[in-house]
Amino acid sequence: MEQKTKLLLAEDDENLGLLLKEYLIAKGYDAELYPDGEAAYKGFMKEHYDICLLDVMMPKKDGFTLAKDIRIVNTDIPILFLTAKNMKEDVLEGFKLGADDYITKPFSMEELILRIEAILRRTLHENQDSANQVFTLGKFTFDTLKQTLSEGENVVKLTTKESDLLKLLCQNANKILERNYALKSIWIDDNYFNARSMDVYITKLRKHLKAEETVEIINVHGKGYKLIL
Amino acid sequence: MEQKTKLLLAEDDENLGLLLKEYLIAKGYDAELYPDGEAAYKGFMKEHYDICLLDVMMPKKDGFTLAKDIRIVNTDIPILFLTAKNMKEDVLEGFKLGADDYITKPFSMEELILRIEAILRRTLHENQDSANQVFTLGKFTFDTLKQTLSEGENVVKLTTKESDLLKLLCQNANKILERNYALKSIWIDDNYFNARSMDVYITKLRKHLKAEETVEIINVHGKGYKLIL
DNA sequence: ATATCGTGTTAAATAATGTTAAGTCGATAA
DNA sequence: TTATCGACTTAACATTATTTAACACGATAT
Repeated sequence: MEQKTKLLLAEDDENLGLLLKEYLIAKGYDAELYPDGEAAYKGFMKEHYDICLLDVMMPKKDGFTLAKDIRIVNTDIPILFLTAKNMKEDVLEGFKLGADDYITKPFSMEELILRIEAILRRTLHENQDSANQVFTLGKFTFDTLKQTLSEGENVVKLTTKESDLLKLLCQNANKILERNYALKSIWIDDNYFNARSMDVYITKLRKHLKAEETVEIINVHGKGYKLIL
Repeated sequence: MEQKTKLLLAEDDENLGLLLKEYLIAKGYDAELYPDGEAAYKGFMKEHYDICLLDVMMPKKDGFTLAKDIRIVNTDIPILFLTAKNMKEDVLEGFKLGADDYITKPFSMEELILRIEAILRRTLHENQDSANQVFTLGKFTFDTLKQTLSEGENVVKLTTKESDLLKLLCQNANKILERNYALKSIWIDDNYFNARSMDVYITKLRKHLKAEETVEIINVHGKGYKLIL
């Protein structure tokens, strides 16, 4: 079950604001609209948000000032500015404040969605990379750092190759992990013998995981493998 | 060996419609023009399309109603509205129906192309990420991710090609799945031998599904196959 | 009607993958 | 040093997926 992305929208033009809000909600975001910078700041301080869309020109508190205030309490949250014109200086100013992107009006809804998703992908990626990766595979827990597969008290130590391969599978869970990609990243060279070696490791991993029926490594003929969760 | 994007265009203004159609074809799309909402609906039900461009004001069936009807049978296909004026309320209404974008007349051809490509880029991404589709075929349940066809307790594993082909058939249920389209998307190349291979797989799928009489794969001579539900 | 083409079906051939065990190699401990 | 161990690779054989071939049948056009 996915958690909806919470989106703070600060826009004083009521028409545009409502339009954007409805569109973003229709697209599956949990969007909230604030009509000026101050209201937006209060809203930000009261609730958790995943990303901010700030109009630059707003009454009471402009977008840049708002961004500055937000950055004081949160250095990580992605900020995207909506600039009225193609004001290059303003854009530069925005980036200095730690903006992740900007979009100039008028823009298409599609373009906005694309940028939001691009930002989220980037930032989610960053968070995932630095975190010590632990995956949950049914009743098993797979720790990529310790190279262990545990089921409650029962801890099995995996070899380096087993762990590397399982990690790739986990990172591509429910998608195809292509043979060539896996071979190049783990075995460097994707020749026949390495491919056979990889097959042997698939067998080993299947044995390790066979106690959990909901988890399965299935072969996609001619393409690679899919880890089903 | 690119697969052309199939584009449904519903526009009652014949001048504009033909102009758009010709332009889109020149740009490499496989565009088909329908002069009113009813004709467009019939066209949609008969063939596979990748994206819909719907004029809002049309005789017989307006764009919103058409979108609503299309959404009943297909929740995923991208829809882009062509609105006559900047009617904010209409646009909002459109988004609630699951529109992906809108464009107000008059618009430039370049802008239209840009929006179409933006939508396709995003939706293609989504589809590849979580293509966890489950279809109900009479008493059978077909899981495209696990590649299984189950009837209660009884679970049959499908091979990759069986699953890929059945998935395409399901996505085009009750309409024609064109041979060339299927061949290009599964076998990449649509030569004679691959076509015969596909025939073999149609036979296999029919055997798998023969326990359910309400489900049937019928041949459309010279065109392709139709999965009847 | 009949020649031709597209399709249905089965079986054989080929290619990819599954599995087990033996072989290689380097690290480590006696 | 040499014996042993563990991780990985290579080999051998088993099984399965996919393609190709062969022949039967039905649709379409002349």
